[in-house]
Amino acid sequence: MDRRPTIIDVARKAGVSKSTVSLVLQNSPLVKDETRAEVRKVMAEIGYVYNRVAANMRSSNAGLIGLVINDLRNPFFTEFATSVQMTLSARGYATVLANTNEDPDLQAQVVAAMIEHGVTALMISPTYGNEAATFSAIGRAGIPTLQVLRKVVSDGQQFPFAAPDYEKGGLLAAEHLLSLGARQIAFVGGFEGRDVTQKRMKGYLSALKAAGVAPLVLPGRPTRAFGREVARTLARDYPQVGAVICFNDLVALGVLSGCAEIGRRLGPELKVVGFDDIEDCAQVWPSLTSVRCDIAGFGLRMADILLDWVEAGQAPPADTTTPVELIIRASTLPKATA
Amino acid sequence: MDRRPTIIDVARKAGVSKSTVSLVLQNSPLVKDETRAEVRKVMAEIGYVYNRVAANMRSSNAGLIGLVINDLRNPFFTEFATSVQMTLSARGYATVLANTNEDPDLQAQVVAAMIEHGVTALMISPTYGNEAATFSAIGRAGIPTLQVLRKVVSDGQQFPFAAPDYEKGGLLAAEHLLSLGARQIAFVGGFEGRDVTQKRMKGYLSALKAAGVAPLVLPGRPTRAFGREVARTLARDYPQVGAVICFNDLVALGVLSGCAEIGRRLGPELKVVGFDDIEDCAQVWPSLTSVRCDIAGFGLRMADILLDWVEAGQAPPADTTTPVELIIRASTLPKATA
DNA sequence: CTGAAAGCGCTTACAG
DNA sequence: CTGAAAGCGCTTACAG
Repeated sequence: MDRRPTIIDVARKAGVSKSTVSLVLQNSPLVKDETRAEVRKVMAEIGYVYNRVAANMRSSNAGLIGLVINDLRNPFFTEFATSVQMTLSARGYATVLANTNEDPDLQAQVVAAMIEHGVTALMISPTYGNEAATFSAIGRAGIPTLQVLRKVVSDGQQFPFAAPDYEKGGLLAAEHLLSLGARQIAFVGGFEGRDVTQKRMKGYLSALKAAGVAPLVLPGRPTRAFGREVARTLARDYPQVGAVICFNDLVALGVLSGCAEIGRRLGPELKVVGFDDIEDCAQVWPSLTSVRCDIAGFGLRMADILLDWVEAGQAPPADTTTPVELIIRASTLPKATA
Repeated sequence: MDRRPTIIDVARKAGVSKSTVSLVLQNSPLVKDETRAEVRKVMAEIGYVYNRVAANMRSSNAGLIGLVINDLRNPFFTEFATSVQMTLSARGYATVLANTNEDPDLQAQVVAAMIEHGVTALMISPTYGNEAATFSAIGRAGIPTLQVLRKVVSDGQQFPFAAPDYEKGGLLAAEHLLSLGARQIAFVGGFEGRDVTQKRMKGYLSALKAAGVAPLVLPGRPTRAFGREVARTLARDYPQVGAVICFNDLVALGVLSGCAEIGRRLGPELKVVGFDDIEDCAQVWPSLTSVRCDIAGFGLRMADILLDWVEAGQAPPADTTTPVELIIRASTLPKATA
């Protein structure tokens, strides 16, 4: 395979100047239709492929968006990232993706690499810790950047933020359980002090306060494994607790497994609510009540917001909150089973 | 924010020529240490960031790898893609990722976009159907491309292929069930006629043949939903079937849910084996016996193979098969529960 | 409607 | 060890 043909090869073969070829490439109305047709024909013949990189050197807007995700293996983030990528693709942009695995150093490194690669804009679901390393580099490069899902930098002017309404979700979940007559309701999972945990817990706490019942918080990793552990802990140390709101669906799915393991019946003995409503919630048995964040719709919307920013130069608001709703399934039905 | 500084700005400020700055950037030993130090200092001062895109125009090897995945939301592929991306990143390459959602047209489109973006190489877990549209474009562009997980183009010279040893996995699963005394063993899920299904089923069929027992194949979607359905079908229409090998873990997890739903006990009544060994297998209860493909290790290895190809110009063998092993858990233990 | 020239930010021989 | 010049494949004014 020899070198790829360039517009000069096309121009020579078509008997026009390379400027004309370039105009054809850009679908400029300046070019006569016959000329355009001839040029396109030659391109097809010699197998010309557009070199977008060279084009962007002159004009900027590389058509490349950087997407940085703190934990891509978590199905919640997978769903989000996939939705963003596919929306960007549909609008003609390619996505450079990196998983940071909750490692601030790795995050700073991949962001620097993306900047070197000339990404037009960045969307980042950041990790906690050493925010400066990542965000000051972005600031210096002056690249439009949207924080999503977790707010780690408070300057919403420079780094607009968007997330589902976590607090409302916590509230809906707690009110649902209260309406079922539960009085001892625990909040389990999530690391204390972190943005997402605080918001989700805040809704829970305010609902309990309004109902005049005492909260019980058992923080922990946002994983299935922690959910399993906490199912045992609840049965052993807090048998009076009749309902739990989980930090996310993974914890909730772990609680379901744990209850199955120790033979505790879901519904009558323990009502469980998850958070995020990932696909598994509807598929497990008993199915899991969860706070739907419509993460696919959220991803789509974020991609649109970012591209509108890039294309129209209009920065989004400093804070965007998208609606959530409670999806009620078997895990909180009075007569569910296990 | 004004335009980003270039090597010319650095050169001017440091009082050297831009060639010297370029050599510093490349860590060339030609540059005197003092000069190098001075240049680096200036870079830091004025916030210079390397423009890799411009550099690559002259030299090629953009440091960008295209990764194309047929179904990124499936945790098996998520794990794979994440492992590949992180390995590439550790070796200094950025990853352009696209999900094709099993759509051949979309696949052809995203591959064309990646080629325009000047990717150095491609790794593709392809979708079935209209292979020509995708692979002839890659062929014309002359980009090193590795087919992984599914073989859809037979020319292993041009498009080397690699996957775990699916056939061996099917064999191990069937032999395990036979050794437990099962005689009626079904293979459920997976679309007939497709590469992966055929290989997994082949191992199953040969083990059954050797044992002199008749096979039963119930093809279907590779999803949890299908697994749930088939659990009902088995209980209703094939009560004598005491064991199933599932096309993948999603189907198997669906079977577990379905059995829980209809109160069928895992182990004594029905033994279940999954395939791939995704993370969930160890977390569900009862835990799921599965054929471990070590997909994270596989992804790491594929990234290395691809980069060795790119960097050393040494194409990998036409066919690479990586080892699998059976991980035995509760779902096939005689005294498991449900 | 089309052509000639300059330039995007680098790297690469080639001199010195 | 360092500088001046050409070139990577395009786009963009500017003429004509």
